[in-house]
Amino acid sequence: MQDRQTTPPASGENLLFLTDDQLRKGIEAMFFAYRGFTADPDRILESRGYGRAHHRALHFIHRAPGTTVNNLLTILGVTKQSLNRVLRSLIEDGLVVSKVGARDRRERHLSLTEKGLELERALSDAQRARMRAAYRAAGPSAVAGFRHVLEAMMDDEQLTQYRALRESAS
Amino acid sequence: MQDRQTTPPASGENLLFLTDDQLRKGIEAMFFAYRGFTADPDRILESRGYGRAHHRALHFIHRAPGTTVNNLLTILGVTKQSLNRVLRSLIEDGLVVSKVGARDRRERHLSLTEKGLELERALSDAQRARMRAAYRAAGPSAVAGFRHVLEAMMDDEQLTQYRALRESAS
DNA sequence: CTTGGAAAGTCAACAAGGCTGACATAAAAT
DNA sequence: ATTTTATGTCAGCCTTGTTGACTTTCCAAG
Repeated sequence: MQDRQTTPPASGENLLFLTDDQLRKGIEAMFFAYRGFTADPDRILESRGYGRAHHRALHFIHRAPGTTVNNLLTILGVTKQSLNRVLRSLIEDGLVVSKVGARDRRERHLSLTEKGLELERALSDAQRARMRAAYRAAGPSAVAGFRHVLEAMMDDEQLTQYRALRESAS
Repeated sequence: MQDRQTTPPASGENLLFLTDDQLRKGIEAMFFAYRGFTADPDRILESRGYGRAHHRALHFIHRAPGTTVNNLLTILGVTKQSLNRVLRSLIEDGLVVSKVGARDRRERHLSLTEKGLELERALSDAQRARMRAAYRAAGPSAVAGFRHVLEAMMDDEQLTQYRALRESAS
């Protein structure tokens, strides 16, 4: 785990992108970029008295309408108590509906109301606008590289979840 | 802000990477990748009773030894009270030293002790290892694209800070 | 020289949103 | 009939954000 500054030209070719300095720049880029990534939705959420946790719930309910609580739990990687607190407020405020399952009546199937769709749309529009601007500025091949590195950065478990979502995409 | 599914071939060339679906995939990739990005340090931190806030402080103090509290505040984008709590515990535990400024005695200049360097090293080794694996898997041109998109995703302010850090690099 | 900000930092108290543990209920599975 | 599963709830803790009030220090205008 320690080839720190002992990483000269390495082999004969271009491995300069693996120097500690390059890696550190990547780490810091992730840190600052993630702030930008969440900045716009955060502003909208704050104005309505919600937080990032609500955004995440809305996003994934929107992505998979009718999903169960357990499903959401797995994707979000939080405890049910934590998720429940968020869901309760969204349901009380009429953004999310919870329907008892038809086949298995222990399950609750979650979906967005008109009002929930509205907020989800506002949030994702803002986030997509920022992403679109970044993509446009960087160009298609940069975008492919971006996605490639991000996928390689995920845990196996996360990658599986990410891929599962991709399949169910529109 | 609304060219949602009304985004056909657009102009004559490849703008498919700007479809809402592609953008959504990018958004979800950021979400899952960030989890992977922080997973390894988080484990180390938890075992020592610290959190992400401590990691961020250690990282940037390491990057700019002798920096002031105010400097750190600007970079981290939190309130001084929030940072202070974290700094206090790091100082009490002997990972960070705070020296009254020579020129301006209102300022505190922060630096890492041997013990602080040790933890910072453990954290950044873990994070770099993950980043190195991702970079290696994706290859140099993907890495360039990755960095390009991340920079385009930052706010101007964040980009300025990020660039300032790059200049002061080794 | 003094006095009145302004700047840097500290302390106290609150909120959001993670967490664990214990427990309740209903439904499904065995 | 019993056990397991899915969900929800209460209580309480921790981290890390917030605001407000306060001290110490510096500097500049009178």
